[in-house]
Amino acid sequence: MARRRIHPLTTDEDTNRSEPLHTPLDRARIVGIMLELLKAEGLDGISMRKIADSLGVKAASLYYHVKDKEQLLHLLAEEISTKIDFPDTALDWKMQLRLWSRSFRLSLLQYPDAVHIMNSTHAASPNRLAHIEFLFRVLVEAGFKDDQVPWLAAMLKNFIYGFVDEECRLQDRAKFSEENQKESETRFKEIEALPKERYPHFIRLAAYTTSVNWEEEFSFGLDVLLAGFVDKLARG
Amino acid sequence: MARRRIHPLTTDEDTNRSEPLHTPLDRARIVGIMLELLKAEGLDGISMRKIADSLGVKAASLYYHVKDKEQLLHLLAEEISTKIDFPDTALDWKMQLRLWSRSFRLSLLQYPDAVHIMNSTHAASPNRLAHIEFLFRVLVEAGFKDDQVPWLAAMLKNFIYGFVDEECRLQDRAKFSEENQKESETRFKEIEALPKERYPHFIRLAAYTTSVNWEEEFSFGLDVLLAGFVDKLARG
DNA sequence: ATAATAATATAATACCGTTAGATTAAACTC
DNA sequence: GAGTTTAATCTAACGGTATTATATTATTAT
Repeated sequence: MARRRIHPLTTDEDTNRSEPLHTPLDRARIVGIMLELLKAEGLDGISMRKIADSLGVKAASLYYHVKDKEQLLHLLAEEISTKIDFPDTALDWKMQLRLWSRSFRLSLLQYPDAVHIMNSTHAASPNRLAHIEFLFRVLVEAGFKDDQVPWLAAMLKNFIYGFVDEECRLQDRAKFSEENQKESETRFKEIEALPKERYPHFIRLAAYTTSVNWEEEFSFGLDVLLAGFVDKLARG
Repeated sequence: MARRRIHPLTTDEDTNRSEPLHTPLDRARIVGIMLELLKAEGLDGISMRKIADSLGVKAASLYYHVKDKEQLLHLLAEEISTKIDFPDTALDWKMQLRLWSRSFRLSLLQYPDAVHIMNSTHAASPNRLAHIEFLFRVLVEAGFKDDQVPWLAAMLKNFIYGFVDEECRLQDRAKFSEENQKESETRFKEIEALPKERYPHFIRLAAYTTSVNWEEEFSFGLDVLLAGFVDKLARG
């Protein structure tokens, strides 16, 4: 035991002072690293071991600060949700929903697999609740009935999740195809090889899902959904 | 080596005949067991080891019949999709979409985590393509433009996935609350403990998400979405 | 200096998907 | 029928996952 063990976070300069020899971990630092790992490697990059490694620490140490990985993902989802902007409350309800949806989508696009993280965690944290509260308030003030509001809000949320999920998937595929041209050709031939008499519409329309203006399509989908909302508002 | 090794699927009665001593595995049998495991234990019940165990076989043997787990999930998703009914083509396009959506939802509800399995696998298999083809055809014949059809179909699919996902989650929670009353009370107190001045609408409307008529809400959501479709059809 | 507490490390458990290589069962050939 | 070939499964291992109990170190308080 002659060798003096230096704490991973202890720098040599600190060693002889009365200040703390290291800054202990806390949830904020852990979540910060998770966010970096998520951006760099996606959901697979977030394992307890990899998080700990990036913090210069062993995996088990994380359990001193947090109950389990689920709680960590919960905190991560809350952190991601802080990137979403609240629109100006003076605007028309449709405009507020449009701007909110746009900001939501852009936030989700910042981090790979953010959709899955949000969708697989319970939204019971301050900022996420604030966004639900925002949605509910806007819909109530727009004139929807109380028993309709939660379901309309869920529909909007699900539209965004579904859209961004598809957007990420197709963009990933596109990136992969650039690097690996074999894949691209294979996929093309696969569609070519489909029996034309069996899937005529699919083959004809497959082209529209290859090169996409995502902003435009998002706006289109939002229009459709909001038109449905307006119809419900009018017809009760 | 004196001990005669009996093949796992060999029954003693078969031993002295010229027929095959066992029926080898095939993909259909594997997928069949996966479906049973899925129903009984959900997605966590489907591991290569558990599948193999249920077949009286070791995990590595599965790789003789299939490339990897992803392919197995692909086959499982295709199998689940065969439970979805195609509506009568003579019906009104809205009615066809309604009936298809209803059958889709009911099929997904048959198996825990079916939504995740369908949503995480590529729909490039015969029956799943047939359902996409159905959607595209109905929408084209309803009068939508070619470049709109794939996105409208995606919206409908995403609505169903989102709805059923939420339905399963809340039903699981309800089941769990029945068994374990502590949880139920805890959750109630959590909502009670929220600052009323911060989330007034959420607290007031939370009641509408506790006891739900799911059929009714599904129908409501579908109405909203189809109203949006109709609006797009009219306005271009 | 000593005792108490906070924070991290070690080591192990019980899983997971996957692979290489050995082994057995079934079919085929002479 | 004996020998060979092919089909199907097994054994054993690798490297990965989350998590826990326990030991150890580091810091603070007395």
